[in-house]
Amino acid sequence: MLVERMDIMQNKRDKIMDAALELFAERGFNATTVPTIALNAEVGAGTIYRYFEHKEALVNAVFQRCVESLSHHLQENYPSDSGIREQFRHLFFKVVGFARDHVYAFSFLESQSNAHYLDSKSIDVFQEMMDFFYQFLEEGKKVNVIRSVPTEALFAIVYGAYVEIAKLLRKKILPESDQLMNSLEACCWDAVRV
Amino acid sequence: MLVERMDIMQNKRDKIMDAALELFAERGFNATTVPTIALNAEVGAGTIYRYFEHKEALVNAVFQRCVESLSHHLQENYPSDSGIREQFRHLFFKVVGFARDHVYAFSFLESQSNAHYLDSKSIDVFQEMMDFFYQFLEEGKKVNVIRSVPTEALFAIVYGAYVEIAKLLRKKILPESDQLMNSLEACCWDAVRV
Amino acid sequence: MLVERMDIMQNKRDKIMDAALELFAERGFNATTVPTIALNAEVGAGTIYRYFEHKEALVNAVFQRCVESLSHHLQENYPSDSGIREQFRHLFFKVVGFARDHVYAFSFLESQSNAHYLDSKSIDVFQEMMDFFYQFLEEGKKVNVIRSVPTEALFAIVYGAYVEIAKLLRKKILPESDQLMNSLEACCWDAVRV
Amino acid sequence: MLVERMDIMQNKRDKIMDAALELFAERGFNATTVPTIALNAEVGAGTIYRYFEHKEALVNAVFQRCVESLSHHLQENYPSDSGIREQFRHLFFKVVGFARDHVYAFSFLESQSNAHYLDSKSIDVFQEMMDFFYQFLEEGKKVNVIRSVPTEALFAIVYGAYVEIAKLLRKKILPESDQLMNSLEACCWDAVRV
DNA sequence: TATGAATGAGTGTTCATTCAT
DNA sequence: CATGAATGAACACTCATTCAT
Repeated sequence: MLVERMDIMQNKRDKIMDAALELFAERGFNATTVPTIALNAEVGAGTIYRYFEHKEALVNAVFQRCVESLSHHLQENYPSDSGIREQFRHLFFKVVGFARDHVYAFSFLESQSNAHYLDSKSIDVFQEMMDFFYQFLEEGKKVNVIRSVPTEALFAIVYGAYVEIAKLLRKKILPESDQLMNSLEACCWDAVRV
Repeated sequence: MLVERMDIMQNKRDKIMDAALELFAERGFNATTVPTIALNAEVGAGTIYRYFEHKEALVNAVFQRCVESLSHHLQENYPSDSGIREQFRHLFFKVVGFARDHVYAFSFLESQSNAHYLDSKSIDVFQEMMDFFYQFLEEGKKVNVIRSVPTEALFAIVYGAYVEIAKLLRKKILPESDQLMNSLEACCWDAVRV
Repeated sequence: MLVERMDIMQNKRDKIMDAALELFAERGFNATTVPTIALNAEVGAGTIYRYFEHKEALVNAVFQRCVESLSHHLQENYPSDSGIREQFRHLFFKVVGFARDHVYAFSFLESQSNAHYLDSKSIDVFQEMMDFFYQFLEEGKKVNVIRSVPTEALFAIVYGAYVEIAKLLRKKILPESDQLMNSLEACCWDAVRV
Repeated sequence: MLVERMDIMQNKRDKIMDAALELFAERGFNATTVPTIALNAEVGAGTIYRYFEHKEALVNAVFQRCVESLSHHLQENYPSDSGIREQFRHLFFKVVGFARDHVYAFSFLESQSNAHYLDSKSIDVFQEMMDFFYQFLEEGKKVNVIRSVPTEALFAIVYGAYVEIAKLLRKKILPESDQLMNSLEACCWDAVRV
């Protein structure tokens, strides 16, 4: 009974976060009104405030959920024992796959990750995810497989490329064919390999 | 006299757009109020509405001016007679130089180019700029110097990289040293060359 | 069993009224939320509505209980057989004692007795308490011990004085020493005696 | 022209404060909504925020204006050269006259002077007015005309009496006849004189 | 033409009240 | 009978836009 109640509440919390994510991704934080979120979540406006202290708390919760989701995705089946090349391929396809399967989440992440309303928790969580990439790139440099350029710059190049590729896939400007994806992965790899 | 009047008006229009650009770049469209723009432009709030139908018209005018400015910048001293490799280098350094010299303009472009309030004219103007890149990439593919991947994808990869690199330079996370810039340019080139 | 149930209910009703009184006295009617009352009364928010039709009904019930409590206090050990002077002294010390022993009740009474949300029952009950004073004052006038001034005016003077004195005692600006209390009682008496 | 504009603005500011005073006096701070004030002031809701930072700033401005008005009233034609008895009479009639002529102001003062939203300026201004009374009472004690009781207590007694008398006059329960006023003044005086 | 005071629709948020459990 | 999650009307406050000067 208690468990049931908690399930229902978790459910409602999720519905609010899902509705908020979709709207934030499509229109941005400021252009999304709380009543609109409530409407999309099929919930009273006041209900949102039972689950989140304010709109900012909500956007941070949504952001953190997105980052953590992407983070777990990246680490799932991560080929720790393979070489750098194989790991790079893994990361590329995981990012692209995430962007395909979680359209709103990725689109939200890509547009909001510099927003001024992100709290320190959000920034930490995002940094943690980046650290995963950074470590990978540094490891690659150490074994002389990835070129000796500041890690931030290497990350910027591949992350920027990922983001723009994801946009094209989302807009169906590019088909998600295996062949094309392999080519794009090769492009990105060639940008950083020695 | 008429000419003088038009000069004064042009002047005021420019002051408004300059003030708006700075504020939009720093705080975003929604967080920038019209009275604040008026204050920074040293005009009355009502005056803005003599030059722009509404706030959206203003942001679109600002956006288009930024894109056109970047566009002209790219074409300035364009080495039409050199090879693809040299042209690529030119574009890279023009983008990076523009981002350095027009901090607000680039930062505004990079954050607003997906915004909901952009009208078709803005999207067209942006597309035109992209077309310049597209033509270049297609030319490169024709002469077998750039790899045979859909142009949109190639552009996405280098444009995404440029944007992220520019961010790092603006935030002074990376120094703008010749050596580093050359390395980064090489990275981008390696991503697209055959 | 029925009796037990009624006891439990009376208990809950009292707990709600006690919690409400404390909060109303400290923060006022409008600044006190029903959920807060529920929390302090250790009942569910909905439970309050089983005992009181709405918040206004609750505040009126609390008000009436306070007035009745003060009323009974005044009449307790009332020296019916003594003279006017002695009776006046009794009333003064009863009011001051009540203010000391029932801080919340008095403080609530003193701040809410003009409030808009008091219903006719509350006003009647308050009037009844005043009538007790009025009768006393009229008796005093009849025997030529209290000066011949409209009763309402005499009551206004001493009641106003009581209220302000009680405030000072509550705020510990004045000590509740016997000597001082006797002086103050004398002041009040001198205001109305012939 | 500029002067005219300032007059108009002062006018509007006054209209807002007048409307607010009336509503605050009748229903209290919390029960008075900003839209209602705007309606009564015949002004748009947003206009209020051109003149006052928030509702609290407005209530403080209103409070301070009331206190200063009463303060000036008390000191007007103050018989500095007469004796304590005459000065007491002056103060009594000034307070009663003020309460008659500025019904809302006095009624607002009497109900709000302990409110938690008063800022330090308001409290200072109120204290200053009280100091005027305090000095008078202390002077009276020094010359052995007013009884030797803590000044706060003496003030409490006469102030409480004034407040309640003013209420009765406002509600027309008492007529404001010269004879009655003289009697009431005598009551108050008898409460504090030696 | 230029202004900025005025506006009121719209925002985020609160809370008295209801009702399914 | 008791609950507290859910609600939505109402609040304080903001700001794009208008219009008298």
